[in-house]
Amino acid sequence: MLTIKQITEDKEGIIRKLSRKLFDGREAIESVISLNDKRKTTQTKLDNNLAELNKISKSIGLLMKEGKKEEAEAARLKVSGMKEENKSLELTMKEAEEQIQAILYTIPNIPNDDVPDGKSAEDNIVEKTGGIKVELGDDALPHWELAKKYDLIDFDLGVKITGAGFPVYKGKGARLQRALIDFFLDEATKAGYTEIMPPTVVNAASGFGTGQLPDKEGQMYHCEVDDLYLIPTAEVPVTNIYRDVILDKKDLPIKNCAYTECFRREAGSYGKDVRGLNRLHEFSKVELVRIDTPDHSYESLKEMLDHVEGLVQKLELPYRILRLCGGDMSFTSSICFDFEVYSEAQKRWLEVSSVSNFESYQANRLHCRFRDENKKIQLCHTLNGSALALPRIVAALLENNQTPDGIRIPVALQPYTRFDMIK
RNA sequence: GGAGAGGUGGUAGAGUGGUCGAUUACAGCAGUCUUGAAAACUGCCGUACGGAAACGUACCGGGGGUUCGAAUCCCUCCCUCUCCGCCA
Repeated sequence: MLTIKQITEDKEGIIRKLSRKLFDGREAIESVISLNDKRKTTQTKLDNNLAELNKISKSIGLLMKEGKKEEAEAARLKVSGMKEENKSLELTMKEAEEQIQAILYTIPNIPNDDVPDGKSAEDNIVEKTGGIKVELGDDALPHWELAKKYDLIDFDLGVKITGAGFPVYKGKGARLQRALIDFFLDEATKAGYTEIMPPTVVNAASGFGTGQLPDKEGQMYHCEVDDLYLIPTAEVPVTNIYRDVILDKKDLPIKNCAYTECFRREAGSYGKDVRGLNRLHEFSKVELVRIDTPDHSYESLKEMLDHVEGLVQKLELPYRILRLCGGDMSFTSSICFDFEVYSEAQKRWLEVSSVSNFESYQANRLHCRFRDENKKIQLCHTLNGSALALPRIVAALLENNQTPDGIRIPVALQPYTRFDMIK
């Protein structure tokens, strides 16, 4: 969330920037400022009262020690009236703080200046296009047909044992999954990321830390008996490693990567876009998470983008990079780039990665800070990006590489699959 | 699931009603000494909010209570550890 400092220091600027995210923040911002003023005056008053009270209490202690009982008794009486007032001041403080907090949760992150204006996905800017699209005949099959033909993925079996959106990978299909995970982790490790294997179930505090709660409660699977959540992305556990932590500047940037299963309820999204592997309730993903200083986080972002681009290139997939416009960006990101690969048989671009810089928005919620060279404590910047999400990569690989003789495996992946064709 | 122990500053570990925001040790930082390092010695060494600052206030797992005064007493919730049972 935004800090009160950010809001009070540049009220009009924040309101204007928020409007680029299609968020009318005037009312919220005004409320935060006035509630904060109220909080401050209340605190000053309360602090003074408490200081007075503490002083008297101390003097009572001393008087008792010296055996001056009557004087102590007199001081004691003096104090009783003040306590009522403090109670109500405390209540006012607490209410104001809670209200501020509640409002701050509803205000999205402000977009970076490099984010283009726009209302929806239509307005995203194609930053770059790469790779070579293949020409397939009219008889080209979509991946769900190919999966059946070569017995790679069984969607019906998934329905039987769990439900829709939980496919069962078999034989070379399963092997392909494992190969991709291994490939992505190896590439990340080579690029200097530390591999993490976190829990895939988290507590509510972690959900709040990265911002899934309270906004997107309905998107996560919730184990109510234990009040735990299945993670929608490794971002949640991996970023929460740094919750309530003060890092040292020399330890930054922190570069972590993690493979996990990801679980998403995807409530309310049904229809043609969800066919096959396009949208699942459980899928595999390798995620990059970075914690950095404000003055270096955009270099980190650039490195992450280059890394992800390298992956789709090695997989020989036609791709494009989108610079998301203000209206299409997520609640918490400051700037975001999507990677899409072209799925030849479906004639569609499929999103396979989303790389974002959250600047200090997430760090503020997480209380993730660092000590700079002057020993001053500042908020970190957090970044993350998929590298990569498997299902749509698999969809594109299967579709784009289909031949009359079977499905070709990209060279870079062959050491991992240990087969070069799916027949 | 049953029984017990415990949650204090980066770590270890004191502290059971009155200069305790907290003894001490270690780690860390700065300095003295040294050719340099180590050792030894000296000083510094939590966070948040308010304040221009001096300084004030809050925080000893969370919340509530008793009291003029709580890390210390009471209630409640949470968490961790150990043993037993069950189990990969």
